[in-house]
Amino acid sequence: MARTQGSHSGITGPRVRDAALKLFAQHGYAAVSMRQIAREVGVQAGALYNYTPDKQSLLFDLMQTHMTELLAACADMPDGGPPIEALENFTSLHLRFHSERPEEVFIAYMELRNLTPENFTKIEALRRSYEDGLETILRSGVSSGDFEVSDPKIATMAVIAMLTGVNTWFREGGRLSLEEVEQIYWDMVRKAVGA
Amino acid sequence: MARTQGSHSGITGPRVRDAALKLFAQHGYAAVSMRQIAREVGVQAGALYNYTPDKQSLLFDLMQTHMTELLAACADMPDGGPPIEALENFTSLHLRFHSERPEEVFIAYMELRNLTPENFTKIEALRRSYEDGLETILRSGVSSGDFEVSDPKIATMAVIAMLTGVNTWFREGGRLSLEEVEQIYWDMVRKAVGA
DNA sequence: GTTTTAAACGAACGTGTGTTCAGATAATTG
DNA sequence: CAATTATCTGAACACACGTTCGTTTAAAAC
Repeated sequence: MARTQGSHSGITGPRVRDAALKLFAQHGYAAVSMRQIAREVGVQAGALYNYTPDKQSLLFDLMQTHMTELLAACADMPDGGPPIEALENFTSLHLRFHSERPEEVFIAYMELRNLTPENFTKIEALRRSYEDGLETILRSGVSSGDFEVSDPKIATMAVIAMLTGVNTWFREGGRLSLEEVEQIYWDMVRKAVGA
Repeated sequence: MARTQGSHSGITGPRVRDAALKLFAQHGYAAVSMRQIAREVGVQAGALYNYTPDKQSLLFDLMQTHMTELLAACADMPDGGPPIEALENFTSLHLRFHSERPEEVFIAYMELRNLTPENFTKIEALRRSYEDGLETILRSGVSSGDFEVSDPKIATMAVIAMLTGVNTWFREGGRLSLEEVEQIYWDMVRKAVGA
């Protein structure tokens, strides 16, 4: 018998999250209605409000979780080694982490303008923190003489843009494996910073 | 006396375009209503339909015009020179052209998923044509031995992503002039392709 | 087996959506 | 000056929006 009401023992919450993630990534935050999300979950629209105070929080939570996990992964990286190793680690981590979460990445880059000003400020801070990690690596490489970079801030933006661009075309099972892509990009990044 | 009705001798058309461009870039296609566009123009919503058959065409026309102008600018480039000059010209053109049209660029990258399938196909074709231009340069440089690129297709995507990323932070009157940015990026592009 | 409680329904609220169109207005034409 | 035409208004259409809430359901607790 199909149980259409009553307790679902806490499985609906994650399903709401997943549905929002999928639909926001596919159609964009503004184009997705709460009723669409509810339909995807298999529930009426009103039931969503047991799991989120509003639509905006749904978006913000997705982005905040993503950025926090990204920073956590960064923090887990071995540090203290030579700058060139740090840069290789960063490149590898970025490509792996982002290729595993195409939907989160898409949302994190496309839906910034749909955040309320307060939420935008918080996400922006997390993003800047990520960029600072790379900039620190580049500056240390310049100091040590390993890198040849005229403007570390610009180089940071350039490298991140280049790496993030992979998500626009890379698909698992395509012409190249992730390992091959990593190799090719590391080669270009290394050359670009003069190492 | 404020003239609120009657002919405006064909000045409203461009104003509708401009308003749509500005608002789509600022808030996103799905989040902007025809009434908002009308208010920006200083007209009632119904009057917009003297200038566009529907909202979708407004978006498509903006993107198509942008891509067509980009390709026209590419076609005007001097060709026949050595690959390294062609690549420098491409880099310079991309940065200049895109920095002059931040709103069009933003829309062209963010609103692809809000195009109808037929319109998407057309814009996609224009974009691929642009990418092919760069790929051709890279391949000729590989053939001539000027470039060291293991996968020209990937390198094409990487370079375009890197260059387009400039639009996320570059602002006229900021720390760096466009000429300085051009210099820095050309340096990185050149190194990245091993030239 | 009864009571409690978490979870979902389903209707409703007020507002906004893209688009159409008959009627009003003012510039243009003859 | 009169007739025409391009342009815009303002109301209307049917539907969708995010969100709230009284009610119903079924699992959990005792």
